[in-house]
Amino acid sequence: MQRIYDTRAGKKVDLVLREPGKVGMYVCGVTVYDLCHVGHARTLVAFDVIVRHLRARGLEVRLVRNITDVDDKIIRKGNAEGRPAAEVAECYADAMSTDMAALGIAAPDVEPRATQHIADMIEVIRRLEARDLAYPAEGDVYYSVAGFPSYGALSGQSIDDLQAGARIEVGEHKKSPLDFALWKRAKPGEPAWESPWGPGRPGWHIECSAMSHRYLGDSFDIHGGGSDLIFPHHENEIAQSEGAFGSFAHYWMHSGMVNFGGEKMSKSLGNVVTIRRVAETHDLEALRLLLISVHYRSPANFTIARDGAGLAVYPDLDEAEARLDYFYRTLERLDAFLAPLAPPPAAPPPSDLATNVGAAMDDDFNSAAAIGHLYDAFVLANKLLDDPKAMPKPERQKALAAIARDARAVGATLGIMLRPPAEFLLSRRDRLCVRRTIDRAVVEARIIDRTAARKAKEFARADEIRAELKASGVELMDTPTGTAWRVAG
RNA sequence: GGCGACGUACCCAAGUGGUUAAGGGGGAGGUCUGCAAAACCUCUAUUCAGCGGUUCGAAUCCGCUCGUCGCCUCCA
Repeated sequence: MQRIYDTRAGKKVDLVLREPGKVGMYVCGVTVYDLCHVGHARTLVAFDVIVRHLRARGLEVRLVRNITDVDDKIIRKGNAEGRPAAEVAECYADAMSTDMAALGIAAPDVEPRATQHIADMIEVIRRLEARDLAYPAEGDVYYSVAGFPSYGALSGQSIDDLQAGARIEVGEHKKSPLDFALWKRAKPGEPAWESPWGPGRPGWHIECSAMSHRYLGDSFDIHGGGSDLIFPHHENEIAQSEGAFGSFAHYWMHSGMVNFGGEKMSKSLGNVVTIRRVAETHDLEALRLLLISVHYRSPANFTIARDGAGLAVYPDLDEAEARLDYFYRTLERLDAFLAPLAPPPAAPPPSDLATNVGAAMDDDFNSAAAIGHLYDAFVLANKLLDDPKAMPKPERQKALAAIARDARAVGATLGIMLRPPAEFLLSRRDRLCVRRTIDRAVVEARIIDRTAARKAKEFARADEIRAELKASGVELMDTPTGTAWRVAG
């Protein structure tokens, strides 16, 4: 049984689907007014892993993830850059798709854009109006929170609590401070659409109610997003959707924020690291590993330090990449061992790895625990690989084959270890060479010199070369098949 | 001020009522090696912010104190 933490219930509950075997899921995507940062990556990776696990369990998941392509910040950016808001949105939507693909995030089944569903939003607002949950005011349309008594249930606040701190901004025409805009009247220089209330554009929250309804129906199983969306965004979605259609999401899942220097990483705080910035110096798979090494609901750290030259460096990412290196090296060893052997007559039974990771992921998608189990399996694999006499030959082969198979299955669920090991390993080495200004040809030449010295038993000279390369960051590994080298992580 | 989390070793981080408190990093020894690296082995929290309480039994439940963070305004 799959357990999931439901924000509204405030605890882990059994996932009971509306239709057995099928999951309808809506995840709030991004507002495309700038490049995506590590915080976006966190949320989207978290839900990617959740979807991957549900699918691995045989469930048919329909994932809808929206793109908000009309909003104040997009408009402001367009004005600042002297180009239409739609062009700004298009540009960053493309960038987002590229970055998500680079992070190995599976594309959603449906990726609706707000501006393509204006008619659906108008329809939802009309329904709300018909039920006295919406009222027009000077070309705007507001949601009347007073008509929705359970407002605040998701975030655990009462209408009274909320009322205390709420305010009406200048230029708004709300009847009550908690009311929020469903439709905003057109202002000069802003994109606008025709509506029964005159030209204007949608409020932020209405698009998710309209698009989730269009693609998932009156109700669906899971609604997800970053925890910063709980209030007011998701609270407002509930008010809109339940108000208009009577029902909505059955389970609410929220991923934790990424902290940097003890503060949330966000565009408004100006402390963002974009995904592209990370990709300049690291393998994005390392970012993925770093993000899933923490439970999805907990805050994740992303440490930024300065090197001697004052350039930003990311120690947590370095470590994650080194760990990924270990995973891939172990896989490479497993492959090398298993490749020449005839496959076992019968498929080996699931390893402890498969069992333990399955249990961890069934328990509210505990990817951090799953990674712990991955280490256990890889330590065992290396031990068996190192010691041919560890167990009888057929058993040893079976155990290693099971780990290799199950590790890749775990990788498929977590979205890591999906490449041929050599591809990762060599690309990482090349990247580290660039970072440390190491010339591969020089290294290769010195290795040839050293091999000659070793053949001649001139060990002092051989050690001199080893030390010289070591000083530049290159580590030599003498193996039965020759000398390999790596760059110290 | 309101609401909600969190505080586990030098660092990161699982565990949320019951065998020896996962795992990783770092550190200290060791096996292997001409020397190394890698890999592997051993050690590194009688204890889970503090203080009370419930219980046969708590890191896990309750209360208080201290500390940190998030939301309450755009936010993944």
